Amino acid sequence: MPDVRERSQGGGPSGSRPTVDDVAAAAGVSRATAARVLGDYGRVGQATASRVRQHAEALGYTPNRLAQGMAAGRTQTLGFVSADMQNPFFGQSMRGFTDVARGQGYDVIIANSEEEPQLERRAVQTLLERRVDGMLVAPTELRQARHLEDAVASGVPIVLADRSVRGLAADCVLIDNVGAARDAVAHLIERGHERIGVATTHLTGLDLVSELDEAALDSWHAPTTVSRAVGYVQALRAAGLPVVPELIALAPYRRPDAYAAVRAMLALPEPPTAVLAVDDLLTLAAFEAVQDSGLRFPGECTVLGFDDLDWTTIVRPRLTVVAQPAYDIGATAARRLLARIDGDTSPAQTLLLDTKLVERESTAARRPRPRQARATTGAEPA
Amino acid sequence: MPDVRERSQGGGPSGSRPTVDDVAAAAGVSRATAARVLGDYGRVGQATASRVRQHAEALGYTPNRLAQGMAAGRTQTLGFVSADMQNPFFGQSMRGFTDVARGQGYDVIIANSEEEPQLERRAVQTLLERRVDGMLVAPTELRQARHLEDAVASGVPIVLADRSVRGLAADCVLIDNVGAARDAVAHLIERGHERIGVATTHLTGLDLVSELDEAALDSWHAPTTVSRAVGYVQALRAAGLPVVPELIALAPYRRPDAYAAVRAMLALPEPPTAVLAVDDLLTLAAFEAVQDSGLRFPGECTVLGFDDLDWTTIVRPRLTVVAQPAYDIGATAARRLLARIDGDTSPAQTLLLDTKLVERESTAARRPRPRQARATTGAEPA
DNA sequence: ACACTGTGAGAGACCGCTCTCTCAATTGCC
DNA sequence: GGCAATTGAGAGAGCGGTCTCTCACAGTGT
Repeated sequence: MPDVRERSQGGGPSGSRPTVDDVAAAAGVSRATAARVLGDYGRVGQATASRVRQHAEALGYTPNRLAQGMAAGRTQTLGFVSADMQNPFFGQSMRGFTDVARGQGYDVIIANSEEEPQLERRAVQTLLERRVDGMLVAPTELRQARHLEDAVASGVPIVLADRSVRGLAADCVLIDNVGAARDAVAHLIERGHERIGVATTHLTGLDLVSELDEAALDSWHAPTTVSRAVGYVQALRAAGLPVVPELIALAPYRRPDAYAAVRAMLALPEPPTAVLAVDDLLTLAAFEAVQDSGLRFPGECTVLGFDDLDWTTIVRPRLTVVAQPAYDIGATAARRLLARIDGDTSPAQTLLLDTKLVERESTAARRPRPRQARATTGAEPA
Repeated sequence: MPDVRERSQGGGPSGSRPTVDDVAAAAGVSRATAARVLGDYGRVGQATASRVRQHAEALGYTPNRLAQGMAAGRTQTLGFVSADMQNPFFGQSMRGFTDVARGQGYDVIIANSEEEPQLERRAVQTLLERRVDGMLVAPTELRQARHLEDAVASGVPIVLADRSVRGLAADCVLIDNVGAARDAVAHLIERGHERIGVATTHLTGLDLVSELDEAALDSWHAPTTVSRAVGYVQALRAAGLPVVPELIALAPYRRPDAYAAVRAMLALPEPPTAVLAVDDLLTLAAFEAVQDSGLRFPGECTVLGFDDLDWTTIVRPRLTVVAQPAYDIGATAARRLLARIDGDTSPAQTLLLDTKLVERESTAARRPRPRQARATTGAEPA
């Protein structure tokens, strides 16, 4: 029977934690045997095993994951690189990811890139140095990513989330951004809206409406806000409505800028009767802009947002939003990663998750006829 | 001159990354020398150093942090255990923490406890196994925490954040919750409010107002919502105002419950003219409740919240809130930790950071006299 | 009685680094 | 010019595990 407080006795200085050797010595077995018991591998007799365990307990043995990782060649650790952990979307994805990972005995190291390619590269590099068994990346650069290609080439499983990188042979989990925005706009059109604005972000080199078509060709590898703007255009076209450049509020991705852009749009002689905001920050800005514009909300102008955040239900009218399965994106990505780690060598696959249009008061009422008569805007196509 | 694409040549299978030995062999030096260059320690000649670096580059050498950690005895890693990474407060703290850590060459492993003692213990254990050089913990159990005591005893620097554990010899960084709430209520009283409600959470075993006094004695080791409730009581007493049990909305920590509790309070024959909500979730609930109550907002009843979140400025009137220096809490905690790691052995210290009352429209106007006459409630003390 | 199999446990080779020791070579100084 | 001091580089011992090999020892079948 081992002493209950063996730890205060022999061994090393109080600073150094007991090792397998210490436990082995205390239990009177070889290091190999103690390691087998503690590491839960190999064959060990019942009696010996429980004796080792008792002594380990008494000594306060804590396995050293570094050593385990070194020796075993795997670390039971996954990496998670996202743009911004403060963003609720990533917060939820992270949650889904860690839940699944932890369920399989994996820990997660989190790093964020702040949407900076530089930081993303450092984060990925660091995770590689830590020898994670796989990692999720919400990539910042979508057209090329040498660091990710190198990582994939080196054999570390990688799964992309939320965004996809062109030509990268890695699994990818995201939503159909184009489709989600298209459906949202279709919903507005159904409600009688014909003059619909959109709040999106500046697209580098793609600022003009005409170029959205080009973006459409490659919309999976475009920032989510751009893909969604593409969906907006497609929905209008499908309904035979004109795409009006003034109704596209383009601004740098900051709340004041987005606010100003929407305010400007609402000050047009003929303002939109609804605004689609393509992500949470833009929804915040658009909501505030409409509220401050003097237009009756939702009577004269309403908002349809992205991301189902807390505050969208405390405002009146409650906001209709496109809800993303953030948690599921993380969870699915984790499952994909674990499958790869387990040896799945099938070709890289892209998983599209469904969004949900959460209908609330802001779009509940059918729109009245436009307040002012307008020249016919092109004959509707058959 | 080393070949630019040395990596495709000899060495190991493509899966195994090159090691110092590989680099050393390529550069024609001993392992020790290559390690010195790559690990940036010891003395090495200029020429040799750059030759090694060239070959390392060409081979695509990636240091193995596990091995480094093993050999060096420190991992250049800090741990961060918080209740809920989705909460903006922790998100910001985390940001402050990682910014400071990264600045000193440390990476951060994040774990969250979901406010579950069980999970917290696991998280701490895991970080210990990973041999972090120090960790921040936002503790869940405030009265006792064996696992933290053990960790402290084993010599790993620990810093508590946001909450303090009674009797634990560890540095602690938090705000003066009692004072912050007291000041907030004082601000309301200054504005002419005399009937002030508070939305807080169920206190296990401390549900009665009279017992808040007891909590006050130990308020640093109480949940933040409780400490703030104590501050509320103190402010009322200091102003000679009665503490009315019906004006203390106590509910489980969930939005619907908090909402219901505040609604009930507002339905009293004589409802409060202002409600202090002691954290972000409660602020959300209180705001919604007041808005739905039928009382004019802020004319008849207003809200003063905690935590300066995005949405508090999009609602009208904009909300006056107590802003916490969340980022600074994380940053300060990280600095404290790094100091300890550097050998600071001074006694454990508790750092109190300042909160800021952000005055906005919701409390801008001076209150009109109460709508209905009321019996004098006790003579004011001199 | 003898080789045959299965099982428990020890030996020892790594894993990829850091760091101390040691030693040869270069430099400085009187 | 001889000797100590400085500098560059190699050897080798860990760090704390995993895992393969090997071997002693029972329990079988013939």
